[in-house]
Amino acid sequence: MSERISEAEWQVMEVLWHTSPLTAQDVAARLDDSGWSLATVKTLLSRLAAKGALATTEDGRRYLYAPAVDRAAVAAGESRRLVDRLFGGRPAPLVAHLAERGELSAADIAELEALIRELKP
Amino acid sequence: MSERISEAEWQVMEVLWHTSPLTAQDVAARLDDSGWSLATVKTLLSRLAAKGALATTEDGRRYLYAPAVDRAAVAAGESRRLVDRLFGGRPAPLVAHLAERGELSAADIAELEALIRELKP
DNA sequence: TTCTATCGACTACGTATGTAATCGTCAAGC
DNA sequence: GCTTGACGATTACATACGTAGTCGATAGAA
Repeated sequence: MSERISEAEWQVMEVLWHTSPLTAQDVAARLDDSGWSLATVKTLLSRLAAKGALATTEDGRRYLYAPAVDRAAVAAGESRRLVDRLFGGRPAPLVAHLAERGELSAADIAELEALIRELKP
Repeated sequence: MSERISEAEWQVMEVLWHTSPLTAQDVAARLDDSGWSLATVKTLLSRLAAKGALATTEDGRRYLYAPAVDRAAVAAGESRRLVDRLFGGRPAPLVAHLAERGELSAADIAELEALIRELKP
């Protein structure tokens, strides 16, 4: 476990976190807009399986792929890494940065506010 | 511009964002705990200069290195990428993840709260 | 003036990543 | 039965990254 998932691989994982299990064909079909060839998608699936991020079950002559890692856990780990690296572990500066660049919608702010209210007591 | 800065390179940039300009020796000295050889630090400095993240001025036979990119800008870009990739651009889930894993101190929460208060119209 | 320590430049090399082609095998259709 | 199309496995190859050694030039010490 705990192997990193690259950016291209992440897109493949997204498909399978959304719907699984799927065949390589199906995954590729759902990545239509990515511009990747089927071969590329297969390579990414293999690598993800090799690093334990995907589980495979045989279905006749092919595999069905399904996530073997929890999206939330991976996302949390990656978030943690970034916040540590960029902001010394403090998340507020990250939010401040996004805010400064007008990247936060009113809905985002409301969502954060609600979250903070929950966290406070 | 806009070349990515890798994780090892980031550590070098941190030194120079903190104090600059510095010679390669000085940078290496300040990265003492990294375990890198001087040669490694020099390689990282060269790569950073090549990708335009560092500016060099000649000082006799050696260079003085100084950041050529703004830390806040780079951090904002990286944050943006991560939040887009992991959370569809919404920062609240990121904060929620950190919170769930008990990664937020009371001070962090207070800081976020103050920030949100400011952001609200 | 000669030696030496140091500088940046160049080279090295293993692993990761993005992107894909090819190959051997087998199931299904004819 | 034979062919063909689809599988996963293997191989390919350029770029990036982490980590470092070597080399030619030169400034300074002796």
